[in-house]
Amino acid sequence: MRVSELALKAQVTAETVRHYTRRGLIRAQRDPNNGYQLYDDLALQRLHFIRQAGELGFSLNQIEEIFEQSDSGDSPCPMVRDLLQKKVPETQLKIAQLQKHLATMENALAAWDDMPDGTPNGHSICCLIEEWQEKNTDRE
Amino acid sequence: MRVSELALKAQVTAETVRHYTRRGLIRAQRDPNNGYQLYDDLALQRLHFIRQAGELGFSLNQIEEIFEQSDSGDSPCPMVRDLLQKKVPETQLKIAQLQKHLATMENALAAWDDMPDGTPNGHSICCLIEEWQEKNTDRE
DNA sequence: GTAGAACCTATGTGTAACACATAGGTCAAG
DNA sequence: CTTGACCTATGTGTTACACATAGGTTCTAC
Repeated sequence: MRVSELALKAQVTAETVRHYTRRGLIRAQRDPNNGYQLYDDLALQRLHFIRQAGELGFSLNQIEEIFEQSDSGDSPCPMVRDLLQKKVPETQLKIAQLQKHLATMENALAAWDDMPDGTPNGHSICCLIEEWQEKNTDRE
Repeated sequence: MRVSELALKAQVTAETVRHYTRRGLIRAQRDPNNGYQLYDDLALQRLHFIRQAGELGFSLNQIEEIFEQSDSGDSPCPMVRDLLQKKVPETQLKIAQLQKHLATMENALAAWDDMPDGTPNGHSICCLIEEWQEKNTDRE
């Protein structure tokens, strides 16, 4: 199949397919008549894998490494496990930070209902964010 | 104060200070003798604000808009409120996604303990991620 | 049979928020 | 007067694509 067909099957853009092809993450044959890229089902499998891994937070570089391991006959599993083990605490940290920011934003919005809708007073850029600053001067 | 001093006070790199200066987010005077950038306390305040807003998920472009509002004498508060109101659901979505991925990763790692450490079998790129694919073929 | 639509190619540029490298000017201390 | 620490401007690299350009190909309709 050609670029667009593969892209459609994998629910990505044709650009993305070309991008992965250029990076060597998926392989294509050339149609000798017109130079078009031709893909097979393996390419589709790989494309799916790339997307899945990407959703898990792996970079294309890491995915490339996984493929290299796999293509050279070694099991990429131990490597993936290591990567996952590093990624778990990172993800937990991100979640915690986002939750903190979410709480801050919700508090700010709630507090706002009690405030006059900020005519500028000259020494404040934005009451909301600076309010937040005052409450958070002692952390990290 | 000069670049490094400001950077130190704000706990960022000198590059970051220069970057913000180039983008026009903070302002500096030129030392007429040597062309060095000289900053005052307002710059420090702004730098703090930028960092705080950035942590809340605002882009530099948005921060720029906030400053423009503020500098032109209008209160940026209503705008910030609008931005926050849009950002709250986005953040909630991000958190939910991260939690899903986290669960996936933890499940995968747990499941792994029961698996033989993946000698490659030729038709599997990585047992872990593909295992996950099978379980998730029906969503989004 | 040919015009146009829809497809393909390669290359280059833009995005966000800096980090880093280069080449060179400035300044205080020894 | 040299060394080292600071400063300058400019350009490049990062990530994962999206988009634009210029041009070749294939399909379809008239």
